[in-house]
Amino acid sequence: MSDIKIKSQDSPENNFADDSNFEFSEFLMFEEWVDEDPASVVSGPLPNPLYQTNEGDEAGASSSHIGGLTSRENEGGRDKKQGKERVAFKTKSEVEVLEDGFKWRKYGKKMVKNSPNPRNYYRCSVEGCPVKKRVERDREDPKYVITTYEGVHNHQSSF
DNA sequence: CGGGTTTGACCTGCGC
DNA sequence: GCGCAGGTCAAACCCG
Repeated sequence: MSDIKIKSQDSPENNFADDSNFEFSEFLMFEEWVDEDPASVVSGPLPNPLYQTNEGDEAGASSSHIGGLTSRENEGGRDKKQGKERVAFKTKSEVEVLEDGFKWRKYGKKMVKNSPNPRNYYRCSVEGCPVKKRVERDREDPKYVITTYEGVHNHQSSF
């Protein structure tokens, strides 16, 4: 586990750790909606229609949770969904734990059937933070990590 | 000493 | 109703 602390890579993607306001343009962003009607999911010709590539206005709201640290706009304002927000990021990095300014505590690991790689479950160390993070490596590209954030931070970042 | 990580077991939901 | 997959918790261990 000590080999994943390689941050001195030549990859420019790792520079975001130094910048609290890193750009998402370096990564592929996916917004997942599970609250969608199951009928639409079945009618979807795609194998996994849950993942929809979208970088519209929602992207701005999502960034406030991860790197923005300023969640002035709570998702509760939207009558569409008041539960928890689920955002999936596909990042090209050798490191699983991305420094987004929050302290994460690993609370579980699970081996998924669809992937030979294990899935890690993280949770915000700050009390009162319902935010959960799910980190999984890409099945075909181990160089890619899929980080799924769930929930909104109730506090400011450690930075 | 404290916090965080690890691994296995247990629980829940969904599918068949 | 049972089985499978995913998700969560808890006790123990390790590191700082």
